[in-house]
Amino acid sequence: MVDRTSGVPAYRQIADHLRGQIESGKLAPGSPLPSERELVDTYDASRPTIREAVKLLRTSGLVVAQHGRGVFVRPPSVVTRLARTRLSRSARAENKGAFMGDAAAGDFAPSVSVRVRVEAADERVADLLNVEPGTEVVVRDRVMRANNDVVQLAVSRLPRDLTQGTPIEEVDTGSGGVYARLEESGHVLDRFEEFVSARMPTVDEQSLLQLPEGSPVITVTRVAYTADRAVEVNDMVLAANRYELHYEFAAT
Amino acid sequence: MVDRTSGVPAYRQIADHLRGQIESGKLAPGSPLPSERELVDTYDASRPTIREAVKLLRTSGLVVAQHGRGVFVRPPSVVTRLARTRLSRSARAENKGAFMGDAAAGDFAPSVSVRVRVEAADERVADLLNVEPGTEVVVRDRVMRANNDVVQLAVSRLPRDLTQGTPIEEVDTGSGGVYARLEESGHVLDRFEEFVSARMPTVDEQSLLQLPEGSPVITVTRVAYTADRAVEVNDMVLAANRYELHYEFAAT
DNA sequence: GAGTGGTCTAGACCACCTT
DNA sequence: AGGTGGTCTAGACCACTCA
Repeated sequence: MVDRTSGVPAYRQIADHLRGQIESGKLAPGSPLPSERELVDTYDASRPTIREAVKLLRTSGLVVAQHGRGVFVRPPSVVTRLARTRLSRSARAENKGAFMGDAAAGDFAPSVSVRVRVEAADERVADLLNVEPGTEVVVRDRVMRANNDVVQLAVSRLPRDLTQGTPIEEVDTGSGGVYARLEESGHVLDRFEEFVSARMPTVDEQSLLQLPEGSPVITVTRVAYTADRAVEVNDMVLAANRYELHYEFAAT
Repeated sequence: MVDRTSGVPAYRQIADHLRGQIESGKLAPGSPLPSERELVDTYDASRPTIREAVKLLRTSGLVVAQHGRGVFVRPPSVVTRLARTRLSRSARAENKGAFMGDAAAGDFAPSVSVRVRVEAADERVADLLNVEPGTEVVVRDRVMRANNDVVQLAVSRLPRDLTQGTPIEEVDTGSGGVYARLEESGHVLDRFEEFVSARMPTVDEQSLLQLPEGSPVITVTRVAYTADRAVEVNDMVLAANRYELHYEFAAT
């Protein structure tokens, strides 16, 4: 089963063989791999070697281990597409926020946990909002869930002079979310900027988003502007295996 | 050094401790970690345990191992920002293509290798281009380098009826690149769509892009449209640690 | 209680890099 | 030659899950 003369490490050959079985469908999504002890027999390798092979499959996100139960072929993840139209006024009309609108478009049961606090703007936030460092900002720290799985983290920061006395400083901002409340108080949104990149998750993000080891996150920093000024910085972290962002723009 | 009664696995405690030293700057970027044998002594653990700790840091991208040399703290990377304005007609006027425009904006020495071939559209490409599967498409396979480092891979596909007899089927498309040639032959671009996600690189991508272990890539699929039809599908792969995408759009 | 994955040990040999 | 990381073995005990 394993060619010891090829120069390719045994754990790699075993991982490749298992990967082949998964990709060919011999091991169906959701089904368990043979137990590590069984694999020790079939490949005639030690258990650490088998574990290293399985670990490779785990870090590449192909399988998920469950302590005491087994190692299972990960079902392909559903990709949610985020289009910028989610930020349109019409989309706000019916929903509490952009995320709830996404949920209405897909078909998952959404829920959001929010914590609100006030802090001083650090250098980066101050720069993006074009205020002095140290200016008071309202921070809305959100955890978004779809069918009880955490799929998105978001931290919004708004200069406090815009939010004082509005529901933006409350946990529940009401229908249409933060953007609707801003526009009601006269701060009509003019445009958005988004900065998109990707990186490996922190340890906290990995456990919160239930990411397999070695699975990256997409980072989006959105800055909302009125005609006059920047009014919000929103730092979002998305599980890359579950999201695709969609942008559309005219050729000029 | 390691608390065996805390319930936290030793390899995790060791990894956390090393991570702390890196983040606090005690282990500077580019400097080597103590060798695995030294770590065995300092933490009083077996070598496999030490290796597991180091592996955790590697898969999270904090350090890079070099066989025979040591394990090194990964230096932070320089970020290039890609804005959609790079696709404007005015930006095309002076440059050979979008990538050369980016280079002019930053200050790196750019070079591009191109291979051109003709193939039949697969299902996905046919769907995006709104043609029948099997339709002949011109494929432009590009490797972009900045200061001799490969930083971006791109594969463009265009229906062949648009390109026959034009420099688009040549390696050198001339000033302004593919988009300029399309517009010259009457196919005036109307809008672009971009689909952005991220994933771990394939083995080939990892070696081509010289990615450290555990470093993700950003994927961008851009579809270019005239008023009538889709004219190009461009699949790009970018090193996530070197790129940030910038989008801007009006609130509506 | 039996089976599963999770952690850990104390070695061994190899391939690679530097001096 | 001597140090580095890469691979591998043959065990051991623990924590978790399920019948």
